[in-house]
Amino acid sequence: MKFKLYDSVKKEKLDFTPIKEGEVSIYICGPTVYDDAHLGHARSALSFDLLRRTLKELNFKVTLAKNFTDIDDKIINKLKKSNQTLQELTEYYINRYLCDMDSIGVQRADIEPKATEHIEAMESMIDTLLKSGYAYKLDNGDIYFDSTKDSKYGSISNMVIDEDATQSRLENIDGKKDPKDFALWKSCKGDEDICFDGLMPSGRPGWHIECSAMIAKHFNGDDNYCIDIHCGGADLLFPHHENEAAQTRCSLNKEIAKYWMHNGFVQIDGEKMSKSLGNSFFLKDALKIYDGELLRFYLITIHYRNDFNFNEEDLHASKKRLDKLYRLKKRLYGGKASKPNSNFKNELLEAMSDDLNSSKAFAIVDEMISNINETLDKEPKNRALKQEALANIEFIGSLLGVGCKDAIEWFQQGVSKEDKEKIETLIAKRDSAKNKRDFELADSIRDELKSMGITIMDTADGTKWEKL
RNA sequence: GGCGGCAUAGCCAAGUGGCUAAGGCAGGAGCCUGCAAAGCUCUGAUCCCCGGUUCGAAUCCGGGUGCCGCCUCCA
Repeated sequence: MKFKLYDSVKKEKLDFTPIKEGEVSIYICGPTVYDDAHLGHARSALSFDLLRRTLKELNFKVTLAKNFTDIDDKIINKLKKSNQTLQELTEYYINRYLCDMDSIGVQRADIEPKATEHIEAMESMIDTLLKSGYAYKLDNGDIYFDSTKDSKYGSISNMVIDEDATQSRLENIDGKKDPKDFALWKSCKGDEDICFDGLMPSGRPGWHIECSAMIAKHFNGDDNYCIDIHCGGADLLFPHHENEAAQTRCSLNKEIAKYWMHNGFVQIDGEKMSKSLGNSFFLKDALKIYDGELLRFYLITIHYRNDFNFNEEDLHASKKRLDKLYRLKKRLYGGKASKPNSNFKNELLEAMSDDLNSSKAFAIVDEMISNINETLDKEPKNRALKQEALANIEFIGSLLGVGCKDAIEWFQQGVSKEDKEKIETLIAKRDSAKNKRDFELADSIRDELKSMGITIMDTADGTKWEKL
């Protein structure tokens, strides 16, 4: 099966051909760790988690790196307001990030490089650029990349910047030769700055150079490319990825990545997520209210390239949709999985192999659920089908990362042990009333349960309950 | 000012030239049930507007309108 992806630089869907047969190298631009992860981080992580899972299912040997930017202006600003060291602060947020991503089923990266651990690699890259004339030093010691020396500058974002640039908001610092030029190295600006001493004058790296240097250090690629796929949020295309590509091209004489993938943005109730608007939604806050797997499901039911409008109403619709998968799983409770239906498996994998068409994949899942339920209504004892259905659900779990939890517990989340006992007692009471055909009492007990947020269902295996 | 994206039923959302325009939520009808719930069945749109290309377009091209993003740190 061919994997197809939409290359956001070439702007077309392409057949994926890896640099090395059967292997894939992926680099994702990870977070700057100065605060907790928000829903946008979640969406980006989930998009490329699906990429990784799909490629693995297609039998590629996947090596995935996701960096942490642990030195930057925002971190330094935050540090000034706290009494933590740089390492304490960034390690705290790195752990928070990893925990939050664990909660939504994002598999850990194979390599998690930190900027501060790659200062030498960055310095050596900058040194190469300086020596070959692609970079220059300002009077204050800052080192800038000379974008005019790179004839391919602009080829990634297709961004042509007017020489006049009257409307451009590119920062124009005295001494910069061209508005497009960007900082490779920032010289030490005083006691409150965080500085590194090495090959370069005391100072710290610019943002863009870290990705180029970390990719160069961890991946070999071939003569033309460093890695197969470079991923990140849509906002990174320019200037971040343009600049990364330029640095790599000019220092290593090859392109940084063969393919580029960018995920769409998350909005909340139709508005851009931002702290100034007061609607910034941290993943940790969402996790206090909603189950992590539900958030995952909700965030991946829409194609990764589209913008995503996060809102409670759609989230509840998603909950009901995911419930259907768990109801089937509950119906199959206690059975053993055999092998997934090969048609189902192929269709699902094919959908995901088509530029991660998760919307289509879930439509296939829904149809599978309906089909199994329909057959099971007619043939409740079809054991082979039940075992196959369980295997289907396991496959969904490994490819899409949902439906992995215990089906009984799924519907009883947030119910305390005492309440569970109380519910069981009430159900027993109702059963005996029902047996005596005292439906008035039975119904009043059902109402009582409903007021506790519990719904019940009479089945062939007795009365079952769920939290509403 | 420059670059780019999007517009499909009440809502969410696939579809990128051709069988009856996927799927979900909500709604309606039915089967099942003591009644419910769950499950199942049936039920809805000609695809923002105008023009063009084509035997044939939601899908391609041109022109509108509207929304959004990037060009400053940003997933």
